[in-house]
Amino acid sequence: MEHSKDSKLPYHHGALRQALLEAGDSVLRDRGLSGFTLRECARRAGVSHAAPKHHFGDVRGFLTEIAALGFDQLTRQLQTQIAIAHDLDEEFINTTRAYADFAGENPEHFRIMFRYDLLSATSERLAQAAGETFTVLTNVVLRQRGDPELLASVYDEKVAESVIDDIVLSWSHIHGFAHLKLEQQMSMVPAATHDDVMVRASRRLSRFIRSDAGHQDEG
Amino acid sequence: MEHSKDSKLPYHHGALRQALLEAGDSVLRDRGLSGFTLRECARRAGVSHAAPKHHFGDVRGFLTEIAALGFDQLTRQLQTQIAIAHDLDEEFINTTRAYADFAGENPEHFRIMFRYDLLSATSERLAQAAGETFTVLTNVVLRQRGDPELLASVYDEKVAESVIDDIVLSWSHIHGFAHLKLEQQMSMVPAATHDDVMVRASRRLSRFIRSDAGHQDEG
DNA sequence: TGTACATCAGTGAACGCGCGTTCACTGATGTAC
DNA sequence: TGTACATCAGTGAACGCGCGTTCACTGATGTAC
Repeated sequence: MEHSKDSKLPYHHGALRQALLEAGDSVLRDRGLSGFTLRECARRAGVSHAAPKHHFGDVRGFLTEIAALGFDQLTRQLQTQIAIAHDLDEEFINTTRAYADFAGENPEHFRIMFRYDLLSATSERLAQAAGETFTVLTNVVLRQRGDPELLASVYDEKVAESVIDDIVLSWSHIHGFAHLKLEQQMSMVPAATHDDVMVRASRRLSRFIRSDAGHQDEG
Repeated sequence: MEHSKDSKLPYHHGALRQALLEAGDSVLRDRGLSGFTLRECARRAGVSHAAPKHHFGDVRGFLTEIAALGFDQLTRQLQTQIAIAHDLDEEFINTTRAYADFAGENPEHFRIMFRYDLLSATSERLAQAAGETFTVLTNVVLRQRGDPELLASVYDEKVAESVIDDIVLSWSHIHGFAHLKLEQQMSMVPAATHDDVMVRASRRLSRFIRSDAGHQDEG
């Protein structure tokens, strides 16, 4: 792995996969999805343009891995903000904020993560990563309800219908807020007050879920 | 405008702008956004590839007009479903369903409408169209609250903070549900039951908004 | 009713560009014996 | 410890392709007088 002269690069990169992923991130950040090409990623990784083939196959495979890494990071950021909350109100608010912040700080990643048509539908890796984000969000809802948390993935455990309802209600809120804000659809409110509005909305919703936990369908 | 021989097309198209927009729709439908090019649209409209320049300038201008038409159609579909509702529960549910149905039936349009980075930020036409959709949604919320409806655009009238909160809560829910469903993120629930879940979630949310209208910030 | 002229919509050839893919190759690594 | 061989990662030239843009042009329309 070591090369004898500093001026001479080794024939094999050694960690090209990782280097390509970092190159991919940088391409997305300053050229966007439409500027994302295998050749540009290879160029930034300092490697010939045919090299990425060995690691990702095609653009779809590459993007799928990038989306999975995005979910990994979102999961970590959610967990961090959830961990420092002092009560259930704050936990729900922090979750919404962390989700929206992730979108705002990584707009192209966020967009790609939710572009089903661009990703590999059969990727086990992606399903796993997205599943973990979803499990974290589910546990936020379960704690609001006072229900026991999931130990495994939400896909391996059976949950009651009213839990599903609360998850959809919560995730729609969290995701919808982040997405609308990212795509500049909240221009009726000054940007400086977006967080205040979100805090009030999230607090009301979390309290409603707590007060209405185990609701019956009243038709 | 009439041409003397059936076998000979007139030099001027006569309604090329409209024809290009329809061609654009069809390109989006079967090639997606990444297959959307001025040349392909011109081809389908039966016109030389330089012709679209005269009508839309560049791709961004073209997409901006398509997005605006998408908002126009979404506004109409929302209005139709709102009009046939018998009560406030049903009105809110119909709104959520119409919004999600629009996304499901026009996935590429929906995606483009919420891709701020691809559209012309200065387009008066687009701002107008999106503003009308937003006004319709705002009036749904105002009716839930028992408040008088807006007569003009929401941008021209002053609304109370608690109204803003209810709008963000409602639109986030409506938009988040539609977007997550479109991008296949609701796989924890069988697709056949998505509507049932949405109905329960929307009904609960609309009742909550009605019961909590004019809420104070309880800190 | 006719003529002249400006304006506009659309043509079609040419341009340079960057893309993904293919292919024969080469350098490095690991393993069998 | 040494040798042979298979495998794999990366090279670099070549391919065909479709794109947006430019440009000199032409056909049609509308308006002034």
